[in-house]
Amino acid sequence: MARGVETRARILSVAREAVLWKGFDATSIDEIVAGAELTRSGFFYHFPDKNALAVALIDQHADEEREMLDGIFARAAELSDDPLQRVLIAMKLLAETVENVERDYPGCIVATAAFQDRLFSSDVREANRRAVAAWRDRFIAVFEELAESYPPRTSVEMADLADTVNTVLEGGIVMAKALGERRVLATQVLVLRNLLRLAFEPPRA
Amino acid sequence: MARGVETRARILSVAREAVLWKGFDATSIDEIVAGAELTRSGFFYHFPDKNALAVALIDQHADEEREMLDGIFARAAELSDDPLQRVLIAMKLLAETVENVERDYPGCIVATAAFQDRLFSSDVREANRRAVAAWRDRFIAVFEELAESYPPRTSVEMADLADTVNTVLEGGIVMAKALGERRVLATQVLVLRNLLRLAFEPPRA
DNA sequence: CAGCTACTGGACTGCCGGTACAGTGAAAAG
DNA sequence: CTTTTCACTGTACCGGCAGTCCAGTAGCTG
Repeated sequence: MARGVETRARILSVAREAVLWKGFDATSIDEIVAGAELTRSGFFYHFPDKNALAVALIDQHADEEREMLDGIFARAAELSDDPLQRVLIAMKLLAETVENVERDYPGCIVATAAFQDRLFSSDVREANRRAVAAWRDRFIAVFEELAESYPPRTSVEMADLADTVNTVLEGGIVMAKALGERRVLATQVLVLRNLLRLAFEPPRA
Repeated sequence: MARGVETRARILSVAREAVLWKGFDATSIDEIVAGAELTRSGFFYHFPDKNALAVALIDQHADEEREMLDGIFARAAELSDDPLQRVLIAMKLLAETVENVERDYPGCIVATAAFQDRLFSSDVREANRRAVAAWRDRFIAVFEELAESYPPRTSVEMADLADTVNTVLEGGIVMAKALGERRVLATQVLVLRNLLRLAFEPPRA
């Protein structure tokens, strides 16, 4: 890795850790540069300001989440050919994943940014919007495919249902943080899984 | 109203407005005292520090939400005697309420506090926990009563389902903020309403 | 050897939360 | 009618923070 690229990655890694634990504005640049072993000037060489750091963190986070979802859906496809079973398996895997991930990282970059957004430039808000919209599109495709074989038993737009997945994840993180009960997040994903089953599973003949 | 009480209320009112729009730490004390027409010293006479302001805001917010829920459930009880219909009416009223409230206030004090909690003292976290727990208890009672007449069609704890209501509200706010689409919140409440109907409505004979 | 990249180091500005403390007008208590 | 208390004002100060400016420099590259 080239000299500059490696330093930039080190900054992002240290910043990511701190931001997920403490929130964005509780993380000072001084603290980041201490962890990444460089100077304040060095930081501002790589990022014009803290907004640029936020955008880089959001983009990186979105990439990692996309890969995580790729993995989950690939595994679900291996385990079943049935569209409904695939979704239910994917939701179970998602619950397990957040259970493990959130043990280490109690925060979520997207929500953190959303609740401090007046602090941020429009670049940051736009990066955040893109990250959420990517999840929405992903789940729209999944639910529309599902609805072809399993017509939903209630009148609901697949786009809104796609948003529900994201809503439960973000809301679950808020709840877990507010209550100080980490498992709330995984539990809520499983509740959603049960409700989705009811929404698509045909009545027993 | 006594002199001091009126000033304190004015501070809370100005602070509330600013915090809901911009987040807690983007709201400076200078700005609050300017809006409330007093001095910095006057502010610190009423609140020892910003944490105390946060606690007061959370408590006030929790009271208002409790009254809102009282109103919704009272109205639902007027409109139907059937437990399931009451819940469905209440969810509809809730969706309408958030639609209107969130037109003016894009934020939620609870979530705002949850995402900046490393900045706050344990007092603030505790106030936040109490506020969320109050909602949970409220909806546990509602769903347990409902389950007596309408046994749920899926295995789910009423406590977890109670949390789901809160989860969808908090998550909906995050989504609405992140996407810049206000109506997402009300839409998600209505999606949850549909899913709850499926979870409790008996199959047509 | 020249020039570019990737920094270091230090001085500086302005905003913010918070502290300290002396003074003061109005109202309630004696 | 005086004294005390409440509810502040005004001013000065501190340390931490983001961000700016700029001069210097080590190392790699053509």
